[in-house]
Amino acid sequence: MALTAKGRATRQRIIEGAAAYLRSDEPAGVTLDDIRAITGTSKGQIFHYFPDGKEELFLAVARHEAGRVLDDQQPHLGALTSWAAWGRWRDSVVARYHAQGRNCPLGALMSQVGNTPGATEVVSSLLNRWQFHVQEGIEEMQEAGLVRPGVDPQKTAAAFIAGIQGGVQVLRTSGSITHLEAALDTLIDYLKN
Amino acid sequence: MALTAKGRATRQRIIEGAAAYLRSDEPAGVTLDDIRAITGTSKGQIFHYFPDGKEELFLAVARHEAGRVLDDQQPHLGALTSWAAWGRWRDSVVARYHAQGRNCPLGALMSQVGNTPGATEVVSSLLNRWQFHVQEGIEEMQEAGLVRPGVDPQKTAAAFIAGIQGGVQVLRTSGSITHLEAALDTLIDYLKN
DNA sequence: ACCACAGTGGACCAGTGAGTCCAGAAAACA
DNA sequence: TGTTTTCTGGACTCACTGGTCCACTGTGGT
Repeated sequence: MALTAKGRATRQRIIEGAAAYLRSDEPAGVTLDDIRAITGTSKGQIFHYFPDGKEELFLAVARHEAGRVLDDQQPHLGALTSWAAWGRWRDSVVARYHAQGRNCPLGALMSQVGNTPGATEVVSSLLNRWQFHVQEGIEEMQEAGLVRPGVDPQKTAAAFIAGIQGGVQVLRTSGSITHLEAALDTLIDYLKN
Repeated sequence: MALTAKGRATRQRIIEGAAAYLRSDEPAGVTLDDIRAITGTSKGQIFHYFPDGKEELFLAVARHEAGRVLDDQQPHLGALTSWAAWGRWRDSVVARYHAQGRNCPLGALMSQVGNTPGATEVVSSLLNRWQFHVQEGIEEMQEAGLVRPGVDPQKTAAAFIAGIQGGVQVLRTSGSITHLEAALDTLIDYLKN
């Protein structure tokens, strides 16, 4: 499929329009027709740019959103080299999900597209990169003598990822952000002790 | 709606059949017709026992499954009064979800029924009870002098819930149970330190 | 025995949503 | 300018699914 400049623009418009839609208001089911209406496109265009239909489109949107997740945590996530930096990172995560509220674009995508290999790959890749940043942060803190050597960086980073994911999930279902805060605060406290 | 013994049995058969179906194999979308076929019932019966249709039925199944979640952790969850008890509880949680694998009946239900008030109520109620048991365990350990007084029982219990939820979610998408283990181990370690 | 009501089966309906198809407009390119 | 390819619009098909309806059967009470 050779794309001209116009074609690329349209394709991008579809992805970003769909992403914005998911971010603003997460209906139970997102249909191709919703996306078509919102992005001002036609059925023909959607299937022209995403020949495999819904799954391919949703996966593209998911990749787009996955990129944002880590970007929104920068530059803090990439430089967890002091307790102050950890605090700023913690705040940025809380702020991000507080702003997002109950609408979780990635979550919505996942529940639509199901457990296809492509979908799990997108999420796994995101979680891996995320965890790796945290792990690096812990290791740097250890090297600086700010975290005791007994802490297992990889395992603790995994606990962070789990805590954040669970906190976000509780936020999605109950609307309360306290669990996310509790998870982050408790684990940072664990590092400090 | 007055139910005879036969009626009650049929209703229960529908709920348990649906629950078993979700537990054994979690398809992307569960239809009423699937449930009808599996439970050997007819459309008429389903709407006779669940006049509000799909949502009412799924909510009933969700409540049924939510009950199992805590039951499966007993008696450990109810008596977190020693480090050995905490270890047994940790193992029972890991074993339960390891056995369940990627199929999360409650998760499947939630992604189908969406964010209706009834659905959030079922999950919130489950999470609250769960968290309360953990909080009680922490408080008892503090009273026994086994956990330092500086630990905030409520907040730490919330972190446990978040960590478990996130660990299960990672298990669902990636198939790996390490995050769940990491979350539990790290938080228990936090209590011990 | 009778009757009222619960239980059961399944045909049927209507809305919906993914995906197809093709005709025509707009670019790219020679 | 002509032609080939990409882009766009929208009508249409087709399958599926939740839900309705109603006739028929079983059962418990009097």
